[in-house]
Amino acid sequence: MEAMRERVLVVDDEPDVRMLLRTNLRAAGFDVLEAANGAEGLAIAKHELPAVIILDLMMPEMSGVEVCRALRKHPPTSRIPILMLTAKAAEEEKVAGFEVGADDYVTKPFSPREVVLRVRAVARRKPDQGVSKPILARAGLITMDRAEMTATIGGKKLGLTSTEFRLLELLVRRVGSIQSRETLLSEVWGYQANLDTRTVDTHVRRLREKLGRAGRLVETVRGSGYRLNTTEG
Amino acid sequence: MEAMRERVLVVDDEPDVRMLLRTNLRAAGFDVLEAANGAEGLAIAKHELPAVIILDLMMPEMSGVEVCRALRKHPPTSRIPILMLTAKAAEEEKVAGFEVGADDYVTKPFSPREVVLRVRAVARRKPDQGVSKPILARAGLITMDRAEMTATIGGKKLGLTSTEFRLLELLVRRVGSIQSRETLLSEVWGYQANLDTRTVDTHVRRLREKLGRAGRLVETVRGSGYRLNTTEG
DNA sequence: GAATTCTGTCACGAGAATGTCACTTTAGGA
DNA sequence: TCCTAAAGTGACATTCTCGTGACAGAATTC
Repeated sequence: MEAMRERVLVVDDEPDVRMLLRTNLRAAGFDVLEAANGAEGLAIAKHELPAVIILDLMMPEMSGVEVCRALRKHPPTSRIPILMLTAKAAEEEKVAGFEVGADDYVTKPFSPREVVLRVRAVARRKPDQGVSKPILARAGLITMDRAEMTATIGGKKLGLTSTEFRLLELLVRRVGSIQSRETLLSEVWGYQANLDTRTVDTHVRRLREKLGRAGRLVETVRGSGYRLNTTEG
Repeated sequence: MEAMRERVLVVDDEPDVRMLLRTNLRAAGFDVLEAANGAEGLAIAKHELPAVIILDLMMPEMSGVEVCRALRKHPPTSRIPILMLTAKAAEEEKVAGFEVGADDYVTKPFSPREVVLRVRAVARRKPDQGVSKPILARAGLITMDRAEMTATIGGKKLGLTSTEFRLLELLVRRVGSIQSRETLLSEVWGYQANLDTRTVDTHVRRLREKLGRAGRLVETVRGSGYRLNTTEG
């Protein structure tokens, strides 16, 4: 029968832009949701959990950056890929957008074909960090489930706090490679968290405690950072 | 197996519009009920519990928004999918409609084919939130019956208010996964309900009270939201 | 209309999560 | 072996978060 179509949410205050995107995205096989302002977009995003969100940076009242930040803040919407539309290719805007977590950029005026291509590219990335379907990542005996925010080891639930969960999640997702304290700070705590790097140490310690014997899997790489190993020793 | 024809209620004060929809919906295999004004529509809806309601936004005396609000308010009719007909594509109207819980929109003048497609789409969504056939969902010992708006635990009826029922219903339907306060607000209270997120806490508290010992099943996930567990502890 | 129930908000307090610091221990080069 | 910088550890202050009871307005019921 019919393949399930991926849903794309377009948030832009200009009807013309919405129409242009709507027709092109539909032609490309997407289901299109629309919102005319930031607040509405946010509400629909939370409610519908689209596969991709196209977000205009410049909107009255609630800017794209604000919407983006709000989306990134909480779980169900925090991993939805976001494509930003910017009026001008101002480098500042780009930076501002990336800082709050946009995944890609298109500057107005854009060619519809280009947008469709980028949406596809960004949507394809999804399997890595799926939203609707809970993702199970594994590192040795550790399993993570973002939807439930539970981590298990050997089938046993760990009572992690949200920070600990995000920390372990990042380490799991990048098993085997060293993560510097700076990287961990910016990825786990957020872009503008101005924290002491030693804070990471404390959380690693608490995490190790809760991991019990498996705490040894979190290896300290002197002078560089931390790394999660699959095998002990 | 003979498929039962689904009934669609058309509420519109213009006879022409009713006729147009009637013929097209019948041709598409639906049984059509009709009402010429809001009050009559409301009465028929309650009595007949159609699968879908098509509602004209602009009607003398009782507007579509009022009818919608009234329908949404109480159980047997509260989950019937509603398709709104709007005279103009005014953004304000759209928002007003979504706020009271319409499921989809068609702007006049419309193509009958489009309306039929949307009715099908909206009706198809039903299994998720069945109306005519009572759905029994279970989480541990809890059973929910939407048609009667009763929840039982261990065979014992709970005297839940409608808000409490919808809250529990959502948690039951998504057992095990965390629901943020924002999600709960938008799904239980409706689209743009502009409420304090702490309101959720209060209702969770009241729900837990009525659940008695099973109240423990409603777990608080600090910093994230609430989650219904199947097993205690 | 009066009484009752339902709802949303608030303020308070307990407890949890978090970030920082001072102190101790360890790794690894000289 | 010794020395120093880096990392581990425990304690603490602060900030958040959530549970709770009270209350006022709205909606329902009688």
